[in-house]
Amino acid sequence: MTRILIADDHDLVRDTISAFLEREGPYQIIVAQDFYAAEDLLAKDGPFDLVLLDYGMPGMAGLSGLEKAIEKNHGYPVAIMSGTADRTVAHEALAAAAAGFVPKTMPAKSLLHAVQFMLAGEQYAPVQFMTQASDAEQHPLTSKLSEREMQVLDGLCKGMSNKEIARELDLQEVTIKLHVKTLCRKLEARNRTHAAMIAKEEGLF
Amino acid sequence: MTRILIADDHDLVRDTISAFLEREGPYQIIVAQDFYAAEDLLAKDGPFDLVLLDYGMPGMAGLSGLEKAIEKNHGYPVAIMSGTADRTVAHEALAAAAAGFVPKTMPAKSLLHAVQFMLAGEQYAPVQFMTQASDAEQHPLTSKLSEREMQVLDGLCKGMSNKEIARELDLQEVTIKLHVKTLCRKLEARNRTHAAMIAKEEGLF
DNA sequence: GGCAGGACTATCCTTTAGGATAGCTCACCT
DNA sequence: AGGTGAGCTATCCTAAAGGATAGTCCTGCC
Repeated sequence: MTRILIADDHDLVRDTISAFLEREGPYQIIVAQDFYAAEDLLAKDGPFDLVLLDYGMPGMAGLSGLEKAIEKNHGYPVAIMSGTADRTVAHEALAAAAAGFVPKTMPAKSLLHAVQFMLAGEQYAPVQFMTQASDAEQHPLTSKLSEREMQVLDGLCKGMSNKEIARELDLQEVTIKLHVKTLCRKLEARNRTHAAMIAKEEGLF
Repeated sequence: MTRILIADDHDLVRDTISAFLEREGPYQIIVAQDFYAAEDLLAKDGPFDLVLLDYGMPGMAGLSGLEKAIEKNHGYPVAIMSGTADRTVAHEALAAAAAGFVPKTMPAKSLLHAVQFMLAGEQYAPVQFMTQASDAEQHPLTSKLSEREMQVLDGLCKGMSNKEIARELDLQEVTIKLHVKTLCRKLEARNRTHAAMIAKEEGLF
């Protein structure tokens, strides 16, 4: 029978997922309460047809646990689960040859589909999560900056000089300098270029 | 029975895909040779359980055909196929509520999995295509820049001063200035900040 | 009214960026 | 050997950035 190893330190999550999968498919679910237990099981009973690893569990150490698990599962699919991790982690996991990235916010039915998909040897990623997430990440910075500062930051991102920005906003050049200084402080940037890059990375423009 | 509409102006592609899917699953495949024929079929025999639209076929007009098809299929899944389109198109298609994006370079077995996945109501995207593609898009710029220039550009993107970059690369500050100047010329940037932004937009770092 | 704070301006100064021009070395080519 | 070009350096100069300090105006708040 198809054997799936689920490793998660949250008892509730682990048990509900395993119960659901066992009910819905012809799967034998094996559980582990942390990464160390998962490692033991991989060595003793592996490889499994699919391994689901919680991203934040003890022993995972970021994605290094993923790589270890892939190796110990002899190339059979190993996927990452997470309730908190963001898009970046998901991308890194997939780049590190994870069989998939499964957010815990996903509906149970979709989880089942994802499992079936990964068992078929495909790489799974929740499209909505991967693309939509970029919108939500704007806020943390936007809220810290005044309207003027946003306008100046926009100028920086276009590569404009202080003088040009001043003309555009109908202000004096010195005022722009002041705003740039406060921007650098708020964004923890070392200069205008760095500030623009940070803004870009945060997806502000 | 599950009915799938495939619309593609390449006879060979259309026929091989439909033959393969008909053989592998309990699917009834209906074909159309362009978008207009697909529209007629949607109106006459729709909705279908799944619609596969070629991105470059006559009548598609980019992604506006996708939106029309989604509407005419009453919310049932509509996916985009393409042999040439890049990651950007894929993202836009998925954002426009496509059920999936299917590159024609995909193995037949994976196509089958994707079809099953989309029939289950999930949104499909080929992970490898979506992430790995970013490497290939570096070339247009990367090929224009020397190794040194790339190193300097990397420094710019970290917000470093010329002096700092010079120390890191064990060169003189003036040399960095020169590289920055040529970088600005090659990237058509107005200054270092602009150059860094362009590099970032092109996904170089 | 007085007071505090935010946004803008003014002045002064140092460092950095950016541009121009010239020379130097080394690999490569014919 | 000579020519060519890429990469690096040197010198000189102007513009821009960045930092500090102080002052003005306006607004909201006791």
